[in-house]
Amino acid sequence: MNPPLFFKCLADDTRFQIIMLLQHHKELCVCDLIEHLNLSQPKISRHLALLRKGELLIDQRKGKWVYYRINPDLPLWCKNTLEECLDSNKTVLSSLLTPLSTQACCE
Amino acid sequence: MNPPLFFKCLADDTRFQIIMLLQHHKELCVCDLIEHLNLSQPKISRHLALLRKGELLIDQRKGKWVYYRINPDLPLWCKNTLEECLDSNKTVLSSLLTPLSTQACCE
DNA sequence: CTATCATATATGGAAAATCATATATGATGA
DNA sequence: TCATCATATATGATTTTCCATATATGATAG
Repeated sequence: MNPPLFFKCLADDTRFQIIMLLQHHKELCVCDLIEHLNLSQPKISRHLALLRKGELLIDQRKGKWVYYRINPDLPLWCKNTLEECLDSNKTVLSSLLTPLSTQACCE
Repeated sequence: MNPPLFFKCLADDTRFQIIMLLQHHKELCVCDLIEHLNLSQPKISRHLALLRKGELLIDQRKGKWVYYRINPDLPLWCKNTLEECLDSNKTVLSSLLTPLSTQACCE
């Protein structure tokens, strides 16, 4: 994993929020992300493609929905960076959780 | 410290190399960086300005030379991220050290 | 002391490259 | 068919880079 490339994936608000959400929820489908972040589907899809290409995320289709997770094969230093960052910036995450933590957009 | 902004500072090869060098050497002047990285002076100066603006670096003039250091007041999670990253990517650093580890460009 | 020069560094402006977003379209599964 | 998700294209915004020039300091000459 090339460090500047890894950091570039985290250097955008939308992508950083996606990562924080997936760090907390372990797994979310695209429509979950759309609702949590309140952004357009193509916009999120583009950022997901970038994170996939950077190998920060992996995707898995389950029927109609595509689920994303943090790549479990990330180098340890990357995982540690994400965890350290999440622990120290919980306010970012909590502002994303409030709107619809109770309901899912799909089941 | 806003995480995406912090990561953006590290999301460029030149800036990442500058940070790795300063993480290792503690303090370097601009001409040291020019020689280590073998890049033009205005290019390095521009990236240094960006890192200063992002508060990753602080500068200190000593006579004719300007010395840069990692900002000692960075939040802990930022310092830890830098350290973790340096420890796990020593090959990046060592490729920058070989050319002129013995001589300084200024005294 | 003052003028001049050399060196180190920063910055303005412009061109080139990269990135983010929106719109439209395509593909896949139910 | 409809719903979900991805991708292609166009466009505007931002970033990076280079060149030229400006500023700051130190040294030297007069």
